[in-house]
Amino acid sequence: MNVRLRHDAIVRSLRRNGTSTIDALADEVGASRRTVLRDISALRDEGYVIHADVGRGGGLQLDPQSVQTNARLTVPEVFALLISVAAMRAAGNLPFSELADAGLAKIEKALPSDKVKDLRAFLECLHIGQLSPLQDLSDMSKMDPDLLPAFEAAFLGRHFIRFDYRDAKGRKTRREIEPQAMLVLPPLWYLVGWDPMRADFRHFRMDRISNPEVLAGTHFRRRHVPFEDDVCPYSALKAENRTSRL
Amino acid sequence: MNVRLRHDAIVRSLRRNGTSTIDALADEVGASRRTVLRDISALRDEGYVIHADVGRGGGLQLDPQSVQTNARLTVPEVFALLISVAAMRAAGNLPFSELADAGLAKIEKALPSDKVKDLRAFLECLHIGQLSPLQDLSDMSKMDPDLLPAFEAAFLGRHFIRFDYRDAKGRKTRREIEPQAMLVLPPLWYLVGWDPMRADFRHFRMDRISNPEVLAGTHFRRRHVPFEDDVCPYSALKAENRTSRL
DNA sequence: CAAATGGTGACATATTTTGGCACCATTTTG
DNA sequence: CAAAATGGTGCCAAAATATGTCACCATTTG
Repeated sequence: MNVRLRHDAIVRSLRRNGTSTIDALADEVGASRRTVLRDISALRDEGYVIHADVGRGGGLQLDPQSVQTNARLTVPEVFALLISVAAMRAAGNLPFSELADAGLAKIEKALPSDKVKDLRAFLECLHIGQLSPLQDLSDMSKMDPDLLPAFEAAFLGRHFIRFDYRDAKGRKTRREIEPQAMLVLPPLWYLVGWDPMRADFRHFRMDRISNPEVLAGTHFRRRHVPFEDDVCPYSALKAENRTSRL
Repeated sequence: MNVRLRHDAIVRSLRRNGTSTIDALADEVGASRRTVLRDISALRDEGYVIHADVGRGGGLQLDPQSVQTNARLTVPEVFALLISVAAMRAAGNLPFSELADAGLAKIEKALPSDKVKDLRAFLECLHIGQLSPLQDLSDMSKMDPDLLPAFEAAFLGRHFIRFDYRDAKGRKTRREIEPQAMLVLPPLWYLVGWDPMRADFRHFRMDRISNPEVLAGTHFRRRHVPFEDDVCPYSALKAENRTSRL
């Protein structure tokens, strides 16, 4: 592994894990203890503030405020990102592809045009996928941008989440639920949660939610596999269903 | 002189003088002609557009617009990119994963630390995996790679989709359903569909589906808003639900 | 004290970078 | 046209740098 890559890997690992030991890092980046120590030294020279506690329970800790750089991506890195997304899209259309597309569009815009052309040719050659904007599968445009992170944070921390909800008739209510799942009914996204007030499950269209707020002081128990095969929680939909076969 | 410093010096020189020859640059940075040529090549790989005119009065010229790859991404966009790359890396180590990693490292480095925390939570919640040594992908890895594209195609074309399904008891059945939704209950993904044979909604764990097949000759009517606010299709879950408030 | 941890120095070995050289292709100038 | 100026490539040995191993030190925790 490259020196540069290893440095990045170490910084990321420290950012991610909060604290780590030299031996753990050495193992993680596939280098020797000595090399990691040299890397740490180099990073410190570059301005990273890395605290070190010695002894049992000790370890290295990166001062999060110490470095503020702008992400200046090189063209090959951008290509790699693009290819990644294209590959993912080819492998299966995860609901994030549209967002990723938006990000990629920005990157593409910033690239010199001849490079973009190269990239397209390259992708076509690899049969990984087209760059053209994906057919609209999920309407996230009207969604509160804070909602997904809030939902994920709430889900992970098992905290309640509170938000304003505007229902189909325009009535506004303030809800407080346990986030349980995310339902994608293209093009709509739903947040599914248990409402302790109503002692019932509720679902909410994500584009009708506003001002999400994670209630950090609260806590609920997560169910790991909420339901099993052939349970059918969708009976409410039966009445509406109409099928036709050609 | 360091490689990086030399690269910087070359770029600065080209910026300052507008145009320069290889020999002049070699003299300026104190390296050989060959080394400067290699540096130029490296800079081009990084995205610098350096025009070269040959012959008398020729020389190197830096395209001033080529350097700014200032793609300013929103945090959700960055998230989407990261997820894409994580998914790709999990799907199989394409040769680009290392480069993509480097790009991600920069993005991660540039994010405020609290956002990085959000990101980690987000990824963990989606169970796509960790950013660095990617861990298990649980159900995604066992998912038939053809499934999601098939689902999307079937959904968009309103075609029926047929597949083999292995239920919790290991029984195998061939199903034929209208694809209706995708349910994400971390870490499991479900495909939700109307089963006309059973005249009921069914959901299927995506990792238990195999040999998906879109029935192009068939057609069903799509419901645009399959269910509305305050309908609760999750009654089956009620019995299992336990909440506690701290 | 023993174990866990960060840290340093020395030295042999890998790996990468560099310089030098021979050539090639293109363009301008005389 | 011929010569000169310029960018560009391949090859190889030498130089520079990075890495691993090992021995050892200092501190902290239990």
